Amino acid sequence: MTYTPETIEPKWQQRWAERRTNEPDLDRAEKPFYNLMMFPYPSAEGLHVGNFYAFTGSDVFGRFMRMQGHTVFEPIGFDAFGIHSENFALKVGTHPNVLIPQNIKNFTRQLTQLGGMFDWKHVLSTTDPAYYKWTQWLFLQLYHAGKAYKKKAAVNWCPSCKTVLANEQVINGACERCGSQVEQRALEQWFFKITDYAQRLLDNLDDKSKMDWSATTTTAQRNWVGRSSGAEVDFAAGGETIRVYTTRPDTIFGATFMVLAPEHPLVAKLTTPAQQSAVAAYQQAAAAKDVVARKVETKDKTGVFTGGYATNPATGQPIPVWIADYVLMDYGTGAIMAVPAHDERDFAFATKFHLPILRVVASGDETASTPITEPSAETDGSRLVNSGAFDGKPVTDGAAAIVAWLEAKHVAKGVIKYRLYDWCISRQRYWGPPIPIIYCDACGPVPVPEKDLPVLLPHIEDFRPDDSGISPLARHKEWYHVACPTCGKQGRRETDVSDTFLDSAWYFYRYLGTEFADRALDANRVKKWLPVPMYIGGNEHAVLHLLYSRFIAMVLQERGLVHFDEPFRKFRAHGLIVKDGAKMSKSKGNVVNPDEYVARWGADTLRLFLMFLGPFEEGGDFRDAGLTGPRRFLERLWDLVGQCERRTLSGDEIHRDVMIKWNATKKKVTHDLETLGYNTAIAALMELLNTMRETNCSERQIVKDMVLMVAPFAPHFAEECWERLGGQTSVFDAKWPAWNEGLTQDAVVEIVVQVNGKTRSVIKAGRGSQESQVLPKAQKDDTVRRFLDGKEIVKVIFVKDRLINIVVR
RNA sequence: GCGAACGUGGCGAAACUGGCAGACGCGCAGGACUUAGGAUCCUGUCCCUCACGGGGUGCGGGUUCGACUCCCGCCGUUCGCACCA
Repeated sequence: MTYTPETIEPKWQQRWAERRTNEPDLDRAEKPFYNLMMFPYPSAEGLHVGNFYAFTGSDVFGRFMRMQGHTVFEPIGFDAFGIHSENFALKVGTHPNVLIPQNIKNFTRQLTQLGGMFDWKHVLSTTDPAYYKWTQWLFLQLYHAGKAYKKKAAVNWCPSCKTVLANEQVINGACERCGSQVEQRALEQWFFKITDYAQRLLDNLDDKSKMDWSATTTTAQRNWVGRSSGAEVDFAAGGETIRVYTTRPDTIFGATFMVLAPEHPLVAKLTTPAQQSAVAAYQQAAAAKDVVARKVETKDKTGVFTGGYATNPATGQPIPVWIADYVLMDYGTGAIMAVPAHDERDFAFATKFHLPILRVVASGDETASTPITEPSAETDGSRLVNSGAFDGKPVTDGAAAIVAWLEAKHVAKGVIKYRLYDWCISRQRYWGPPIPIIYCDACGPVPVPEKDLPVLLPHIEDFRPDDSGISPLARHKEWYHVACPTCGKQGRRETDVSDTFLDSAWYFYRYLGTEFADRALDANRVKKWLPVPMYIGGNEHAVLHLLYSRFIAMVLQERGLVHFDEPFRKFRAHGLIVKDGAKMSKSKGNVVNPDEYVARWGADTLRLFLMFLGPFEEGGDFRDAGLTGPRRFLERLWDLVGQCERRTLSGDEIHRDVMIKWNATKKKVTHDLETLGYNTAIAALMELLNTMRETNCSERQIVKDMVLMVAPFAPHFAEECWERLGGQTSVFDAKWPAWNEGLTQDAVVEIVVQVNGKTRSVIKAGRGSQESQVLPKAQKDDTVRRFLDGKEIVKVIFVKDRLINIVVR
């Protein structure tokens, strides 16, 4: 009988569905384990091999946990709203209402073929009114918590996608989706106050009891929140006060000029008549440049003198006030004190415009008068100079002393700042959940009552956005005209929809209660299953999605809806699958579609191959040639199952080497699966198979264990083998093999014998032998003797069960 | 520019807290079985050397009886962030 995945795989997929193998009882599970993977965006191209890789890696873990005796809930769904889908719909000229169901159907087919342990009973799509009803409800939760507000804001506008982008969606000044240069526009937008949680979002990252995340991810989050501590200092300028933020208050004596952002409100007041036209021209030029150009275009400094002066509160000296676009209005206070001696940008500016540069920090043999040739921001081991009473103080102490001194004079206070911005969730687009707000001339903005949810997204044909900057929904009076829920007068619906990231910030709650039409999340199930013990997904979401989900959990906790503030106890990012060293992308035409590989090799072989490619958290290069190895392995194991002994041999009948290998493999595979070391787990299974073949062993118990251990990787294959071996239930309801610790190592070990650190021989000795037993044996070894001959033994290093190193002279 | 990760055969990669470098797999070479082989099985496969032996984990140094592993300095690749005061 030969191995035929093309018949075996559909057979088991059908059985799993019929027998509801993968649909745990969410209310009665005793050892619940929520195995979460990031749900896909159902693109028209279908699942690519990178998705396949990610889902397989997560599925292997889920299946392993199940065999360990947990009741595993492994849901899947579709993140189907958003610009991505909408843009594709626009491109092909088909309505997303038509397109998305087709894509979901295709994805469902592919996900089924992959053999994932998905609970299809709880599948969801964010575009389903039964889902987004609760996304709207979530918006209202934030609204009632005072965490949602509206403001007119300069926003990133993508002229090609015709929508507002979050700062996070602007990459180097370009739209992350289409690559167009982003412009600045002022629009009324809904924001979530994520900044209220900045410190908590940081603190929890260090709380091991709440979060076990890989360091790269936590670092990315930490950088994103961007905490800095410094001081706000007031500089008097005429009758006005210019407030600056600085992280280096210790250098204030070196502040020889000030720079304001061109948009700074005080610019007009400070500008002297003589400078007016120059300043106005500069402001205009800066406004014309979009946010991005200012940030990216060039690091060459430009600027204009306002003609005004401010007083340095430390020195009492007047210093000129300039404007320049390297100072950004939206960070700090939009104004800086410039310390050219110790800041690279200020130095460049001062050099270009011939402004004074005064050293206030010296290190090593530098003195107060050592000229500055390049700016230095060194603090360690440096001391203050040219700083009045603070001269000679180490910089670190000096900072605190200077802040205290300025605070006493009421011109400064220590502050903590974060780079994190509030989350703009408004989108002037069609393909998203309408934001559930009604504007009433009499009552102002009124939240849609919960009983009126969902606010259905109407089917409109003209969903194309235009340059007006308003949502396509704003062209449909029949939809947005609605009675005010409070006073009954004619009101107007909010015509913006919400950001896709809001859909995905809470989907893992909804999985647990898709069958409930009357509540977003079910309290008992939330209590039982959450927080998520293992979340696996892509690093591209290391910042945004994960940060937003964390924020939402914090708000839900405060609302008393959940019992935790960190939704993902453990997060692991899988690596990236590349093709010929390059990232797969449509434009490069190197996207690998898994379908043809499933058809040719079977899903199990593809799964095994992908997991064997390299460390799961590092990804790898997809090469067709590699599939033969895993396929051969399955075929050989298949044959072994066929040749398997009828009876179970007693321990004594099994070859000692096989016995050891068998137990050692069980231990290693178990450990490797726990730590996502899939590639080495597979290698260990291959080794065991090789040992079996070399020793002509087909012992039933061992073969059974091999089938069990390969099951997470090759589920259909394992089910079929298990059935051939007489298994009555699903192999995934069988118990994960246990091992005998005493038999994982041989009683006789090989000990390396070195002379002066070079390996000369290997001798056998009983496990646990002492140096006194091993040394004489080593000295008797022929080869070793040659190297010891006529030499004096200076020292012997003995590492138990491993090595003996004889140092001679 | 800043931050992080990484650098091991022809290729993907192993190597637990410093202890036989190259497990496992691909590929390649030779052989067996075959009308045939792009199927299967067996053997070999880091480099130099007939051998004894020597060299070898990006490059240069250091610590150590012993370094892929730790430390210092370069070079290179990848990924984040990027005028954040």
